[in-house]
Amino acid sequence: MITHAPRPPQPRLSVALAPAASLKPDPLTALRPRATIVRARRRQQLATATGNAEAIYIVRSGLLMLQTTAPDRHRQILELHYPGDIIRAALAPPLSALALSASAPSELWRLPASSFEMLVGAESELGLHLNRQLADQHARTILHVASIGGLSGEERVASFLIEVGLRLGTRSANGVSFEMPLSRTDVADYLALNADTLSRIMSRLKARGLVTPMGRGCALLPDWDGLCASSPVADAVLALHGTAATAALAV
Amino acid sequence: MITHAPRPPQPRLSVALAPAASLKPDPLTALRPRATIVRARRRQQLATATGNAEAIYIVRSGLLMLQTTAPDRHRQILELHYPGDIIRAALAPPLSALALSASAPSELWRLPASSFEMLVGAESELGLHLNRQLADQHARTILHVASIGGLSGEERVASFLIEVGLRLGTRSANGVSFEMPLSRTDVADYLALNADTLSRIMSRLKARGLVTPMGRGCALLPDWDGLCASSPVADAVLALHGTAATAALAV
DNA sequence: GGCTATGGTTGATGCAGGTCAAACGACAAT
DNA sequence: ATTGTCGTTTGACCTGCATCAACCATAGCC
Repeated sequence: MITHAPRPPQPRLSVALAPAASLKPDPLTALRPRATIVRARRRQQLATATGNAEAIYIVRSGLLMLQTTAPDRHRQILELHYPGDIIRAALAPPLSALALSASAPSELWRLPASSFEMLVGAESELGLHLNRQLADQHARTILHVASIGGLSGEERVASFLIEVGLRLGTRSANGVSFEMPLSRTDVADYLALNADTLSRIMSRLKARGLVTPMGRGCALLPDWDGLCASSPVADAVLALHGTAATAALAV
Repeated sequence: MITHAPRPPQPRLSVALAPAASLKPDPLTALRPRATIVRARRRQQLATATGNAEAIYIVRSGLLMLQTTAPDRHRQILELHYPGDIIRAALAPPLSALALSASAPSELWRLPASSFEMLVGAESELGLHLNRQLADQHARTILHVASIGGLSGEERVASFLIEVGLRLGTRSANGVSFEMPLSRTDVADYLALNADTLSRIMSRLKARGLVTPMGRGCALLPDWDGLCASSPVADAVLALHGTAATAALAV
């Protein structure tokens, strides 16, 4: 039986949203001098390798999607990358038609794998941080496996709303509100659902009072606890996308 | 568009099965003095944390499964761990009812996270190797997402058979034969299928001449190319579970 | 204003795969 | 041999989601 000793407990009721400022200095600043800043606009695609040299990206702001579109089947979004995440080709399977694209205006740091590995080797502090970061990303991906493989459509959507609420939401008087950077189609492709089905599920959630659309890509989650109750993996989402995760990026 | 420059090309036709011996010395031997050898028999469960100290396992032989069994839903196998793999709680989401268990007699090295991180920091060679290893494991997990989320049942099973053939198979005159360490139920839980459905799919594959049961947990894959043609992700499976992966563990 | 493109909603229908049940085979313990 | 348990197979049935289609809303553009 696996127990998770090191992870701090996450009380479900206190929604820990993205903190405005963090106490610790950002361990990633050591990478800054070697990195090129890359700005991506919505829908822009990025290359993770130019010629022979593998590039490594660090997400500073925005949201990125790793997606596949094999011929004759629908697009799939395999991973979402939030600020603090590390992106490199070696972390993805060698699928044809794999692409990295921005779903919101984003800023990234790009550096060649060689200098990345050099810096990581030199600064043990940085190395530790990156190991933790990668472990976190891996845990998120496994959680995604658990969701897609084991949850119903409605449960998947609920889990996703919790994730987005934690990552991008702001707490207000009547709930958690956020701006949705993904289109309905994107969300459907991420959750391995049909866009039509997603629309139906959203209507059902709306009817149950768990989401309230606030026009043009915005939404409100009026009943956080109800939402958590609708997702069997709410605790894990909370732990992986709550404060601990967002504090990883100390701007 | 992501391109995978560093990964060596994998010609589909030449089935690269687990090599008997490897040329390079095993970079993991540096961990050996600090590690406790753990032997697990079939179905035995392992703990990844004892008290407060997180434990790290390195698989030396056998096969391990990371699984969840939430109440009132079926068990799910989230990851399979082959020799060379690194297992630690931080790499898994904090789901309740997460468990690590052996599906075949296995040998592992266990060491506390602290000494692991110390050794990794000290030996840059080892650090590089472990980064590559973790990247590989992450890529495999993403491939699993792509399979479960995007493939039909039959395609998933075909992909799995390719994976197992590469990992555990031996080439013989009439195909690739292997001993299956997972029960039908395990395979079903790994592929997010029902055991009943899996049985039907296997019958279909049998009828198509892609698998031949050889009694009691053994099987033969008489038509490797046909199998690869039945899986849209065959190339990626080949790249991630072919020689490159198995050579990671140089015994 | 009308025209078109894009994205979201809704309804009708079909199918892959889940569920339930029964039967069977392999093995272990008695 | 006998009983029990567990895993697998097979059949009949059910359902959640995909599919196809039509329709609607918004945005941009001339």
